[in-house]
Amino acid sequence: MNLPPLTQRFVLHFGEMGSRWGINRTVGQIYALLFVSAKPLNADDIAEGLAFSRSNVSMGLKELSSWNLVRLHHLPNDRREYFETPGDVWAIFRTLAAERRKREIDPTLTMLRDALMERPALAEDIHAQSRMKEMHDLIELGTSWLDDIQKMDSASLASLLKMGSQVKKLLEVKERVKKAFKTAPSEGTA
Amino acid sequence: MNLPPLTQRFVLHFGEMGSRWGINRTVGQIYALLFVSAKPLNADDIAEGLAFSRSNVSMGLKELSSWNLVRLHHLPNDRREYFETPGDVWAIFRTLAAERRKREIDPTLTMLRDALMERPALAEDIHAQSRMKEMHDLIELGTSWLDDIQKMDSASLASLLKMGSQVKKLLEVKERVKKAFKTAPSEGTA
DNA sequence: CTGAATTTTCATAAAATACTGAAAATTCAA
DNA sequence: TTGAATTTTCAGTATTTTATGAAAATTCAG
Repeated sequence: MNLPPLTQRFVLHFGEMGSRWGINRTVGQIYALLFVSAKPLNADDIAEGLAFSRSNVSMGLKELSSWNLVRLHHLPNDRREYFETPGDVWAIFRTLAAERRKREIDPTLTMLRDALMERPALAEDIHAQSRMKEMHDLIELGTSWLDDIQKMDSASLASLLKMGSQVKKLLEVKERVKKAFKTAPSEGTA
Repeated sequence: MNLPPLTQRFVLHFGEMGSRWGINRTVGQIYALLFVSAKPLNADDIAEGLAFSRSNVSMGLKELSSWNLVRLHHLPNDRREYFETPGDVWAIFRTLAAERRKREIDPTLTMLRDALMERPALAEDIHAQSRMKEMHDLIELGTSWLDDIQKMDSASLASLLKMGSQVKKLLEVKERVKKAFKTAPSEGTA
């Protein structure tokens, strides 16, 4: 591996974190390299930069494509394929959230929904089902929130996150105002 | 494995999803079994219910403990340890978020902060560093939001999620009101 | 204390996953 | 078409992870 020092650190870190993120070292490093690269890279660039076999890079890129995390480019008078990661980190975040949801949440939601349609016979299963309902409702709420979030542009998302729990107060104010208007327009200060 | 049908489906699903969640089958199944169980279970109950070796269960419980996902109980006149998962699914969610953050995000944040302190020599690293800055800021925003969220009680969290992107509108209204008051109290309707 | 009950550790076997080089497939300029 | 350039696949090997039984350690009633 022969990369500029900072780039190398970043790449190695992503490789090591890979296992915690549920991706393998190769894929993590390829992604990291593409992420910090100023220009798109072809598979040979990557194989050389990371000292991986060409076939390993091919597999890694395939994996990243399946996650929609890389984009394909063609340069004039060059048959090779060049890869890059989208520039907008918010877009990347959204993609990641959507893909993880598809793979890691939706199957569970489906399983839970199926399980909730049953009429359990045993007492144990009756309790189990009520627990599944709790989990189902929580996940459903979380995913519908994610759906909402997905539609927002980056700037709005940023301000939403910046607000954090202050939203709660805002919400309370809104409720109070609404109530005040409904009952008696002049009593909104109680 | 000899479990009631619904429970079994749930347990098997969690085992299979395990690999996608970054935990192994054993751990996933143990957690699932504890989650739907009406009462705390001891290690032998679990080993029998899931047909795992006793030592495997021990390892799995240790792993779950390190994630703060199980609680320990003692029954009168019984030396064995009984395990259960907290009942409040929101609390579970918070625990999970906190732990994942600690293991999967914080190390990256640290690495990025370190990298941002450097003064890169090469042009490539200068660009790389600016990309790292973008990633850093995004992650920082996300984690500070999570911090905020962690402090909220379940009911508030639920209403926050239910609002979803509506918050955006609320935010706009607030901005408009604020502006109106600052400049000219009578011109708030422009 | 003693020793039976219980839990944990650990070396190793088994299984799953990752990586490679070689070969096959694809693409496209000429 | 042909064939050189490029990408993909795949069988086999290497590595990592998971699961087990046996043994060690811990706990506590008597």
